[in-house]
Amino acid sequence: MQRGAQQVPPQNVEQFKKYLKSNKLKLTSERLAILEQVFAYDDHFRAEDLLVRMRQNGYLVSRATIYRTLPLLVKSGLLTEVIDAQKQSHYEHIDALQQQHAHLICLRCGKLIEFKNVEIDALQESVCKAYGFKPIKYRNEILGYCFECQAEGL
Amino acid sequence: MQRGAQQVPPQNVEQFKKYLKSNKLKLTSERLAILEQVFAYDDHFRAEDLLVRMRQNGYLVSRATIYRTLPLLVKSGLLTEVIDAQKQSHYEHIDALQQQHAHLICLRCGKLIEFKNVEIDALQESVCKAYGFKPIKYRNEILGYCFECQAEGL
DNA sequence: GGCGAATCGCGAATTCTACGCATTAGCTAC
DNA sequence: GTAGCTAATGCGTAGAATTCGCGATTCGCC
Repeated sequence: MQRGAQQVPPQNVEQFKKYLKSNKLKLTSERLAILEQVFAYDDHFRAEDLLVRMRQNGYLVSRATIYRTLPLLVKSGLLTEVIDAQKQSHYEHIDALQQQHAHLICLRCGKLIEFKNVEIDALQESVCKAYGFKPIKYRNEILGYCFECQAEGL
Repeated sequence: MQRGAQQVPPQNVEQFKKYLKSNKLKLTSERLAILEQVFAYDDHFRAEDLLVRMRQNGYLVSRATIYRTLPLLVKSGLLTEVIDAQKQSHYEHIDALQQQHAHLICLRCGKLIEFKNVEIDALQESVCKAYGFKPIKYRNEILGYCFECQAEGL
């Protein structure tokens, strides 16, 4: 939470370093700061949220750098991207929930309901295997109307 | 293809009319024209593609109207929206492929590979039921690297 | 046929994200 | 340790896709 507090599991830091090195990218203080703050979130956040939060916590990282770094974290496998009904990107770090999970997204109130179904995960993996496709990110979102919003009529 | 050629199955037109009526929306000539042209596509298209195509075919429908109408077609269940790696919306009408289907999207070359897996569909439906969630659109996209792009190294 | 609400078209506004460039900072090899 | 090459940063701007506001028009119910 506070600046300097170490929240990021060491193996995740290592994973990021490894990713950077294998892509000839540099490990900068900004990237480390972003990594740290990203792992301070327990749930979803947007790029803009992160910018505000970092500024509040005393980090001076530019918007451009945040937008440049988040995709790196996604590609390194530490962060996951969810796109909502308004097509906005939300992110969450991999330890926020064990692994892949999917979302029910209400088209009316915008609520995100998380769910996990190992059978679906397994089937998706087998599909990838069948096509020789190397999966990086599963985007499993079901758009519709949540129970409460159905009750209020569409 | 040509203006006036009837390509839209009658039941789909009915479904759209029904949707409009039940939402107190009006059936305008622009909406019908868009419906017709949407069903003239055999595969994916973007809003801008549709605009160009409609103008070429002699329809004068504004960009705003297209952007306002496509979501109606999605909500009425006639159109499906797929979001690609660049977060652009692609659409396809429901008869283009039997029903829901998912996509493998290559992060490198952008290729879309369609697949269908009835077991996944069934599991997703059961999840919705468990949450009392009324699904409108299943967004099942797996982002990663296709076989060819893996061969060329990331 | 008439009235009120919903739509249309236009162009401007928004919003999120990417870019260009000059400056600064990692990293590697000596 | 330090020189030097390369990549990254920050700032402001650019851009692309999509939405909005408003006056004029059309649809649909009575």
